[in-house]
Order: sequence, then C-alpha cells, then structure tokens
Amino acid sequence: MRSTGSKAASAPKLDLVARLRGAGLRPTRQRIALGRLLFSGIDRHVTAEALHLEAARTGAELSLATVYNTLHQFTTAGLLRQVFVDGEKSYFDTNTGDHHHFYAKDRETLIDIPGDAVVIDGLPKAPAGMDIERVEVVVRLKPKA
Amino acid sequence: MRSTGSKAASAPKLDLVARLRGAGLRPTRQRIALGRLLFSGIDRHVTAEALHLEAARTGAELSLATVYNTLHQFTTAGLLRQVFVDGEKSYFDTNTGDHHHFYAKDRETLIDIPGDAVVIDGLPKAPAGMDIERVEVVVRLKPKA
DNA sequence: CAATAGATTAGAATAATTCTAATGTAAGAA
DNA sequence: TTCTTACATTAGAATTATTCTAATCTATTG
Repeated sequence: MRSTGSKAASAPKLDLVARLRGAGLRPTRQRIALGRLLFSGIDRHVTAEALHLEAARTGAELSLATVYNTLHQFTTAGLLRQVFVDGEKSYFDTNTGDHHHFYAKDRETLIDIPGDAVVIDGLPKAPAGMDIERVEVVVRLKPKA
Repeated sequence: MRSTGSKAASAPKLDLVARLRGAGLRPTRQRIALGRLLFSGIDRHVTAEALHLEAARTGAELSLATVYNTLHQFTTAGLLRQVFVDGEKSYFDTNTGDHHHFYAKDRETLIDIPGDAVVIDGLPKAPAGMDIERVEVVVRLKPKA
C-alpha cells in the first residue's frame, strides 16, 4: 500500500475533488463540504433543509440556496437522483442506480428497494413521439393497525 | 323516463350534492363549483392553480386557498387521489381506482395507465410494523430524440 | 501580475401551500 | 318562525419551499 503522506481522512477528499472535476464542476469549498456528507460511502436520502442543517453542524458555512443549487447541479451531473414522494419537499438520493422505494409518510423516511428484485410486466408502450426515461415504483407504507 | 321538472343540466348537480353529503361535506357554493368541474364524467388531472383559473373562467368566485382546502378535503374523503410526480406542484386525480401514470415533464402532463394491465413482481415485504398502503408506478417520459 | 470571461454563491424575490381569525350554516329551543 | 349556539367553512395573511440574479470568486490568458 502506497502512502501520500497525508492523513487517511483526506483520501476520500481527493476522490471527491476528482469526481467533481470529472462532472465538470469546480471543487469549491461549498461543494466539497456537501459532497463529503453525501458521498461518504453509504446511500443516503436527504432534503435540502436537512442537508443544510447537517452541514452547519459540521461547521460549514453556506446558504440554503447554495444547498439547493448544489443538489440540482449534482443531479444534473448524474451524481444524485431526485425522488418525488411528497408534495411538500423533494428528496435527493445518492443511489443513482436502478432501484425503487418504500416511503413511510408518518416518518418521512425513504427505504431503497433493489431494482433487480422487481419485475414490472404489462406496461403500455410510450405514447407516440415519447421515450421511456425511467420507471419509478413507490410503495407507500402506513403503520400497522 | 321520469322528470323532476327542472332542466336536464341540474341532474348532475343533484348527484353532486348527494355525493358531497355522503362524504360528510356540506354542499357549499364553492365545493359545488369545483365538484362540477372535477366530476363531470371524464377522468382529470388538475393542479390547484389550474383548477382555480378554470373556476374563475366559469364565473365562480373563490380563493386559491379554498381550492387547496377543497382538494385536500376531497382527497381525504376519497373523492380524489393526490399524485406526486414533480417537486414543484401537486396533481390531483379524479380517478381513485387502482392505476398508474405516465408523466411527461416537458408537457407537465399525466396519462393514466390502467391498473389491471400492470403486474409487479418481486417486491420485498413491508418493514416490520408497517403495511403496504398502495403501490404507485410512474413512467417518466422524454421527447423522442 | 493584471485583465477578462465564465462559474459560483447567496440575498432577495417568488411560488406553492397552510394556518387561523372571521364568517357562514344547520339544528335545537323558545 | 326567530334566536342562539356550536361547529363547519372560507379566504386573507403568514409560512415554507424553492428559484432567480446581481455580486463575487476563480481560472486562464496576455
């Protein structure tokens, strides 16, 4: 194993910088702070508000507007995926692969469903002039009676 | 065929009044105006804003807030169903039966997919303490390249 | 080491939705 | 019937979520 001499924690940061550059985005202070929270390895589902709060807790100073802007930039770059399960606010998912979701409204919580487990049959073909971009399944949960 | 003596157009209105009463809602001027637009027979997908505009065009005077309130009351009563396909605004669907949707973001348009056509296999069972309330499929469309 | 062009940020503005005080309405009492 | 009371309903005001754009920053070139 080769060492760069920097402490272990900075390796992911270097990866992140490369990832941002690869997506055509400048690795600014704000994007690095948010990227670290989002791409730490585990899949996450966040709202702009929640991520802003989390960033503030870790000492990052950036406006909520920047969090929104950044989430959209990441989404456009394919680093995130936006999921629509609620009229109130949007969720952003770090898992951009083929998968679906459970949604528990009472807990405002999303849970991934692996895409390869699910098979959907009988969908009509797309209307004329249109292509299917993606098929999303949301399973709404309620507390057991 | 029996006649009540009133003109033909008022028959649906009587049905509507009965329908509202049956749902535990008073048949107020505002609810009747919106109900007439919504429950005319054909399935519809509306936003609060669009319905408000449409009501205004037919001469009804009511605030946008009342449209929102009414749409939610109708939804709670089971007369409408809310669909989440976009972070911007909510759509309300007069078709409350089992079915799914195509969504064309570039046209902000919803198209029904009959529920009995679609079969979904391989869904995991609900997490402990939770029941499945509903499975929603949204097929996102993009203009053909 | 400027100067310039383009990218990025965040305060201000907007849009969507909800909240609550004011108003309307049904039902019973007199 | 009319008055009264309790509850349902409405809509202006307030709030929340999100976007817009002027100001700022940064990379690049002369």
